[in-house]
Amino acid sequence: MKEIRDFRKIIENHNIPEILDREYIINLYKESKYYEAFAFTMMWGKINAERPQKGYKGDKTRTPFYCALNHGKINIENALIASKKELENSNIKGAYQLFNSDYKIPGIGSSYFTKILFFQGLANNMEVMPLIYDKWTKLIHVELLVEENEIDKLTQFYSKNQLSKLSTESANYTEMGLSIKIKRNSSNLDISIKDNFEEEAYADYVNRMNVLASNYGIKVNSLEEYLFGKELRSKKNRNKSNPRVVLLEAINKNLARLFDN
DNA sequence: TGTCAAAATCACATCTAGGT
DNA sequence: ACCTAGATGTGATTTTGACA
Repeated sequence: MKEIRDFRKIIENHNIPEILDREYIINLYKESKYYEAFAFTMMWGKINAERPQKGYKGDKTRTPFYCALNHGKINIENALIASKKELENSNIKGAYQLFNSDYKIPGIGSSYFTKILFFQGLANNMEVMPLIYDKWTKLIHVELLVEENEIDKLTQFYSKNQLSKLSTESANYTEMGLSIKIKRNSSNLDISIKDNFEEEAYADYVNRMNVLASNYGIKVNSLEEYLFGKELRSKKNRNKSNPRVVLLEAINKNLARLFDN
């Protein structure tokens, strides 16, 4: 209860801009307003504040955002301070690992806590820029590993079974004249927890993207933004100039070849 | 055929029960 | 022990369909 009041207080005290843009959030990190930075990062990422976890139908106190805020201001601040410290030592793996162990924030999985790392990287102009690691950027990682012929790493990080399904499963976009097929469920690319390769996979992705961007002489977040592409929700975005579509096509083709579908 | 409203579908991530 | 499918709510978009 007290924890939620802390959140209410910052909402009341902030002149929240109509559009919550990156600059606004980066400044919160620069000013070391960790709790505010966290809350606005989550809102920027459109964290679910309405939908309770499985088994808690109708209970709004079991939504990811509520669970996270309920963890308390101090704990959240400590988590962000700890991850910043790891990043300052260029320890991407360590920063990632924190949020899965000692500084776990309930309701906040890798898709969301990597958003924190991303902003911390931007705010402090880190040497190696951390990136957001979610469903789509994991697909970018998969494709990079395939293209760079790192098949051992690919199957070490990601489940072989799930990879093979990427080119065969359910929904397809044949109406675009494409043969893209991809499973709709977001769990399709959950990283194998076996042997704790999760943070290693993340560090590998971040590193590859940083190297790639540096080779092209562009900023890594620009590269990510480009590769991430436009959402596919809207039909008008489903065309061959959308990088997501290109990505899916490439993955389909490459994984079908690799796994003999 | 055009219009508008109603109904259906989809995108998203986290967590956990249950299967192998 | 490892892995996977499914539940869960909302708002945006798309499809359906009623009617002139």
